[in-house]
Amino acid sequence: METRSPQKRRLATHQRLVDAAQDIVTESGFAALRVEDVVARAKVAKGTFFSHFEDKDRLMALLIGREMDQILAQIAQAPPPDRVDDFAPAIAPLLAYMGQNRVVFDIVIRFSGAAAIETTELISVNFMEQVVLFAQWVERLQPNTIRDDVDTTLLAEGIQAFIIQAIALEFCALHNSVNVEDRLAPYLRAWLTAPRSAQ
Amino acid sequence: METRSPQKRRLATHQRLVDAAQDIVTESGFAALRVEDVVARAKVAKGTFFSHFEDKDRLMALLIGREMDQILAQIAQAPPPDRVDDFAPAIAPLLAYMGQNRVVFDIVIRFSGAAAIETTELISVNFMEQVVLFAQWVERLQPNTIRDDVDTTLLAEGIQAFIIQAIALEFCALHNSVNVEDRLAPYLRAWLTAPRSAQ
DNA sequence: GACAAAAAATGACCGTGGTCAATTACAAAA
DNA sequence: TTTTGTAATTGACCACGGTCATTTTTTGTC
Repeated sequence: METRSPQKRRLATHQRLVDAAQDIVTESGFAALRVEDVVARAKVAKGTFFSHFEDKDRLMALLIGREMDQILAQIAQAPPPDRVDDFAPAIAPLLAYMGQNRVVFDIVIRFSGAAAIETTELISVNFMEQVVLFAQWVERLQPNTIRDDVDTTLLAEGIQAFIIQAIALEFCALHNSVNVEDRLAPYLRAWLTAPRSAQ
Repeated sequence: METRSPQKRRLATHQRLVDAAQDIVTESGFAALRVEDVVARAKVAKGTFFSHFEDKDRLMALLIGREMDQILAQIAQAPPPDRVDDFAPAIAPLLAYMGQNRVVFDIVIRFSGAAAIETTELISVNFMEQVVLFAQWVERLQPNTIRDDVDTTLLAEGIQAFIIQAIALEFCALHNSVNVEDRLAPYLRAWLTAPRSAQ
């Protein structure tokens, strides 16, 4: 399998496309992102766009993934939560970003586990990094504050499941009075502490 | 607000559109569903389609919702699970249907909580019925087999969160060797039993 | 039955994502 | 420098979802 490294010109074009797209999103939001506008701003033909990105969604996934990486990095370098009830606030910036917009949320869902093998999918990688971080948080508080009867990775993935759940409900007409963070909190409390045995 | 009941003709047209769509889906799957084909088969103009359905997604949501209703009804009339480990198998048919296809899953996600107020959205209603059913299952096994320290509705909604999680991972290249049911099981075990206290 | 008003249906038209055969720019070999 | 194979780009074109002014059908009233 022979793979040549791309020419400088190609890299420059790629950068121009990404920059143009980012500008449009910053100015008018994801919903207003049009391929034709992107190529016009980047001064390239439409076909060029699709030689750089499989489809429009991949470009959006790239922009969203970059942003999520930054947000996650900031979360990771902040002090870790000391109690279960501090988890939701700690995650809040990520929640806010992913739930800002239907379009963004859909892309996140679509690419979150999409192709965990491809390291080119930033969102997918980001989700795996989230799991690692959450698992660290969990281990740090085990076994006193957090249950230790379940694999930490499973606990971390469960947190992700509840994050998605909480954001999805955000778009539900019935629940939009409560904010995402508060909606997430009860799930995490139940999931992570598991106070009393049933049996 | 004056709302006239529709003419017979309109109802007939609606039915023809739905039937045509269902036929196409049955023959070629959701991914192959094209509005132009639907209207051709139903012998109506394109504009008529959009006077009956806000967009193509609503039609798909209708078809999917109908099917999910049938599946859920069958699940509901089967004997309820007696142990936590029987939950995933009991839910399996629903898992299989929602995870059959990317297109289906995306529609389900999009409309699951979409507008819980509108009773016209079958999927949304179906999800609420799922919660009711799961809550019944949970209550039946409390407090011996299932934890009773958490609101049953929250437990039921949590099950939904894990269902989504398990199906989403189904589309992930890394995990597609394990089947959905087996992927769901460990989450449910941890979520519902919560065997030992940490504190 | 003739007429008016409302409901239903029509199809030409548009916007936008995506394709691909043809063209141009580049880099290494001669 | 010229040649030549390949990478990169181009833009006319297509597919398909969705719109809306216009036309046809139905219904209620006299």
